[in-house]
Amino acid sequence: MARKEQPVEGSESFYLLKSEPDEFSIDDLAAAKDQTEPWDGVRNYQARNIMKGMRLGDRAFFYHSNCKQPGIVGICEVAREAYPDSSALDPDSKKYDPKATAEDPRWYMVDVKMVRRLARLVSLQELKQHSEAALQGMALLSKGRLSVQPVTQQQWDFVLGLEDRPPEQEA
DNA sequence: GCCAACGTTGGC
DNA sequence: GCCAACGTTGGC
Repeated sequence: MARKEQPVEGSESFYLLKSEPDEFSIDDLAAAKDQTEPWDGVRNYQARNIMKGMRLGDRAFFYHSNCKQPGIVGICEVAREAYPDSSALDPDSKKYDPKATAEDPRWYMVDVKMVRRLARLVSLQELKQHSEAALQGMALLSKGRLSVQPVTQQQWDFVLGLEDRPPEQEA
């Protein structure tokens, strides 16, 4: 049961964060100061609420969306819990929301820190091959458009297991 | 670039 | 509070 890579077994939760690599990729996170960046720009209430539940040290898959090879490319962790999303308050930001104010920020972000890249891309296509079995109910496969998603421990472990084997052939 | 799925907005 | 119109997401 105890996995030696997890110092606080059982106390952390798992997530999946989507980003368009043209906007912000795993390489950008790796190149950031302290390999840490605010995860700003979330403008969906469901995603925001999930993000508010994130705790320091929780882990998330970094997913590249809307690109040639959509899939999971790395792992990051929560380095700061939810605080007001500054891009919503900045009139010059593309993500500016006139309804957000300092008193009532409406949108939140967390800071995420790079943990590591995956040894290989675990593609959406590959994940889909397990949608009826090990990854049944995974939000990515059923609620495809949500940009911040919960991942169960079982799903988390299974995806990391996929990382260590060659991609399966299509049925 | 197309288009399906889904979220948000706003008139009533 | 319903629902049509509209905007966005994101795979393909």
